[in-house]
Amino acid sequence: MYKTNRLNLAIVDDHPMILEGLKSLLQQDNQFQIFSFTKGSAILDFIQENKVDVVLLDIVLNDGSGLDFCKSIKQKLPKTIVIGVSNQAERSIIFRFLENGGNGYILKNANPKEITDCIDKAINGDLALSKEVQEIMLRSSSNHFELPRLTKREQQILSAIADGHTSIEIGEKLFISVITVETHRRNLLQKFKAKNMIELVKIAAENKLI
Amino acid sequence: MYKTNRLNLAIVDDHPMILEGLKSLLQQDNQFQIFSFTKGSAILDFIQENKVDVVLLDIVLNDGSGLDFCKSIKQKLPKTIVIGVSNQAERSIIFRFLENGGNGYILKNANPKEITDCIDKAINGDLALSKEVQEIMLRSSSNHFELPRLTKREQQILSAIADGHTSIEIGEKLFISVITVETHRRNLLQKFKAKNMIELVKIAAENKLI
DNA sequence: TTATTTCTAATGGTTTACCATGATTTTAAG
DNA sequence: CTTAAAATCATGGTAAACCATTAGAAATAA
Repeated sequence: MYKTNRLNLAIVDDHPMILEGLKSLLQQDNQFQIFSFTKGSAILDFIQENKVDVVLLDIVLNDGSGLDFCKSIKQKLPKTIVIGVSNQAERSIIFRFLENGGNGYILKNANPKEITDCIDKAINGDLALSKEVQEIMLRSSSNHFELPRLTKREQQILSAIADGHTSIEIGEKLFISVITVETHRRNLLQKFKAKNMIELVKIAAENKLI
Repeated sequence: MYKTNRLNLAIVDDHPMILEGLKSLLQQDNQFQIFSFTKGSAILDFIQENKVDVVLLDIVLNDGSGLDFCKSIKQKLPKTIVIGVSNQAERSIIFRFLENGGNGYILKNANPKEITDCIDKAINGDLALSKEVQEIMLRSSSNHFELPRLTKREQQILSAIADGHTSIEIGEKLFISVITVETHRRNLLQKFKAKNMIELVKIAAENKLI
C-alpha cells in the first residue's frame, strides 16, 4: 500500500483529549493527512467539498448519533471507510453501526497497536474490529433477540411516548391526527411484542433505541 | 511559579487514547515531566519510591475506583495534587471525589485550555473544576427537586409497574384488590406530580429509585 | 394511649390506551 | 414506471388507566 499521495483521514470526536490522542498516535505514521472535527455536521459539510479516505467516527456526539452520521457519509461517499470509535460496548449498537455501512468498530480502551492495525485492515477492505469488540460479537449471540426496525416516524413517536406524552399531545406536536398516533402506537406494540407502552419503553431503553 | 526542576506529573487512565492525548497536550508546555500509568495500583507503587507533584486520575479504572486511589494517594502524600478526570458527570461522584481529598475534577469532554487552566489552578492551591463540572455543581443544587418518600408498598408497586405489569396483574401478585393497586398508583402520580405512569417511571429511573 | 401514617377497599365517573380492520396518499426502491 | 413500504385517517368497540372522595383497619410513632 505505498502511495505518493497520503490518505486523508478525518477524526470526529467531541472529546478534545481523544482527538488529541488519536492525532498524536496517527501522525507518527505519516501515511495520513489528518483532519479533525468535533461535530458530526462538520464532517458532513467537509465531505461535500473534500475527498476523505478514512473517517474515525465517535458514536456518541453532542449533535447527533454516529450511527446516523455513518449512514449519511456512506450515502454521499460509499467508498469512504468509516470506523466507529466509542466507549459504547453494546452489542446492539455495534450491529446497528455495521448495518449502517460501518467498516469497523474500535472501543476507546483499545491500545495503539490495535487501533493502527484496525485502520490498516479496513483500508485493505476487511472488517476491522478491535479485540474486545470481537469478543462481544461472539459472546451472547444466543440470547440475541432480533430487534424490530423502526421507521423514522415510529422512532419519533416512541421517544415522545417515552417522555411521558399522551397520544393527544403527540398528535398536536407533530401536526397529525390522534388516530394516526394511535395507529403508530399499535404498530410499535406489535413490533416489540409488548403488552403496554411501559413495557415497550423498557425494552427500547434497554436496547438504547431511545 | 518558576522552578529549575520541572514538576512531576502522573497520568493514570486505562484508555490509551486519553493517555496519549493528555501526554501530547501537556508535553507542549515543558513545565512537566510526565509519567503515565494504566492501572491505579501502578501509581500507588510509583509514589512509594518517587516524588509526584500532580496526578491526573481517571475515576473509572479496571483495577478499582479512582475515588479509592485518590484517598490512598492523599494518605501517603497529602501534598500531592490529585485531579479527577472522567466521563462520570454525576454530582454525587464528584462530591465523593472531593471528599476523598481531590483538588479538582475535569470532564473528558473539556477542551485543552480548560485542562491546562485547571492544572495551573490546582497547583496554585485553588479548587480546579472544569466549566461543565461547575455547572453541574450549581445546577442541581438550586433546581434540586425534593424527591418524595415512598412507602414499602408504593416502592413495590412502582417497580412492578416499571416492569410493565398492569394493575390487575399486580393485584394478583401481591394478593390485594385491583382497587387498592389503583389507589397506590394515584398516590404515586400525585407524589411525583406526574401525569401518567410512563412519566413517573422515567423520573424514578432518572433518580435511581428503581 | 392517642395520633399519624400506611394499607386497604369502595363508588362512580372521565379519559386515554389498546384491539381489529380497512383504506388512501406519500415516499422510496427496484 | 411499477411495486412496496410508510404515513395518514377512519369506525367502532373493549380494557385499562386516571380522577375525586370517602373510609375502615392495621401498623407505627409520639
